[in-house]
Amino acid sequence: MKGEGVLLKQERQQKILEILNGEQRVIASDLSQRLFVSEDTIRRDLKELDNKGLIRRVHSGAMRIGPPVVDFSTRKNVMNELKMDLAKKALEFIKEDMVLLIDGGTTNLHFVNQLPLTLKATVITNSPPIAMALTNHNDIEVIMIGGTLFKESMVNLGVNTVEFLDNIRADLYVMGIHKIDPNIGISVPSLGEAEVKRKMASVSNEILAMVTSDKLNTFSNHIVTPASALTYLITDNDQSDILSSYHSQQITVVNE
Amino acid sequence: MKGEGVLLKQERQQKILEILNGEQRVIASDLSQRLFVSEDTIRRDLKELDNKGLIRRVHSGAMRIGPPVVDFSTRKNVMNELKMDLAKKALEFIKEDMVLLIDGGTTNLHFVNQLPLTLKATVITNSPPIAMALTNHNDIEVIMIGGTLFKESMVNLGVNTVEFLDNIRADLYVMGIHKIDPNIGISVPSLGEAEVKRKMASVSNEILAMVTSDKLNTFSNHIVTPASALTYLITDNDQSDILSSYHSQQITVVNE
DNA sequence: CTCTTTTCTGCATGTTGTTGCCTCCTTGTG
DNA sequence: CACAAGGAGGCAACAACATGCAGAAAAGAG
Repeated sequence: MKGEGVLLKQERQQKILEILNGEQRVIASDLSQRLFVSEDTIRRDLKELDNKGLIRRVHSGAMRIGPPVVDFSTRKNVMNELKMDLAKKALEFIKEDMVLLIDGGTTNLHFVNQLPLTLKATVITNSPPIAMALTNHNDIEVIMIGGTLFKESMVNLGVNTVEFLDNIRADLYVMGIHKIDPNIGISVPSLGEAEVKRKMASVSNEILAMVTSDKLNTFSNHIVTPASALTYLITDNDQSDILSSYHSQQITVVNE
Repeated sequence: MKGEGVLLKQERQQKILEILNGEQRVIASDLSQRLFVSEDTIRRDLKELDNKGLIRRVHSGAMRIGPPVVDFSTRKNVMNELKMDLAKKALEFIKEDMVLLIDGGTTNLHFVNQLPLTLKATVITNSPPIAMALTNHNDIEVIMIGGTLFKESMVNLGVNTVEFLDNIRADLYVMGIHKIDPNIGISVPSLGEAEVKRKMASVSNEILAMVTSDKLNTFSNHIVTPASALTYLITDNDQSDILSSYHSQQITVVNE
């Protein structure tokens, strides 16, 4: 067990990015206290992150570059804590040297933030925020799939994206879920997303999805796959009647 | 240490712009009270914003200019201010409906932040931060080029990146410069970056580079192109002997 | 595991940026 | 024209910053 409160440089910078993702601006002296290092060190961190283009340095602190990736305005604490928990549970299915395919979504972002900094793996993603969140994971090779940026979900879509996937084979696809219903299947509100997700599903050995209970048994316009395509379903829902309808489709259901 | 309710300078100026968007006209003494700083500071803020052309200074306050625009503006250390100035000068070469190819680098990031929110254009980039920075530009279509993420510079590189460029034709390549020398050419510290930049140069009609004077007449290990490949060179350097060596290569040099 | 090499951190130094106050100048208004 | 209000510039105090250095910690080699 490591010392309490002491963070490695990578961890610290990761933490700064996470904080900035939620807080719009940070103040150096503030971070110094929260992360238990001197202001000099914080300044050095901020400088590095600025050089990489991950944050924008300003006098006395730093500001976020774009809009928040996660909608923190309304359901900040409740939902985020929940998603964090789901992400933690998903970790048990991640093994060394895996090739992970990860698409967009706030839950997935929480997930990559939970990945150990020492994990050795390959991550393939079409989501810029996901890629940027992995900058400090030195042993994770990040491969970005290009395409037309769909700003609403911050993922790359289109023919180029699908074509690229033709030459890919992944061990595990960590799928972001908008809506899911045991009978209707997994669905999304846009056609482009559906196409890419379907393709991603087809090039992966296993599929994992983290789903908060408000998304269980809901559906949208464009069907991606039947629910049975999933290998693992991580959720906080505990109503056995709902869960059994997934479990009966050979999906490994994990809840609390 | 900064207190809780205290606003950073950037935030304060941002706030002024917001207020001005809603109110058409502001009074300095009024802002002083609302933002909890002295009138002198407000006057300095208004002066800065006026210099940037974001507001119009009038006696006892300021007025709004044109349509409401939110600005990501930052005034910080010398370098940032410099890069911002370069970016502004580069704007004159950007025209409606252009297809822009933009790679990584802090200066380029400043550049895209300066682009008007109303600009209609296509931006093709291999840099996740650049893509993220354009989220609010509703009339800019962003196309991301995939590849292996080179975390040091936050750009996608590799065979996939180069291959993608085979099918692209851009009006203007906004090239991030590490080092440039009139005789040796444009150079970068890594092979992968050199390959991609070279390819980008070859698929673009014109090439624009913003270069702070500390990078002029320096070189690194991997040559991208001769300096003469540039169409426009924007710099803050004003030594005519240095600039003439670029100018004599048919490069349009912009300084001042 | 131990030893070496490299990276990281905090402190001390000097530099720059920011703000409020002050004085003197400018401008608008009656 | 006179006069009050606003503004420019200088100054001082303080906060934030950059840099070099030595000790500490992490990573790598054997």
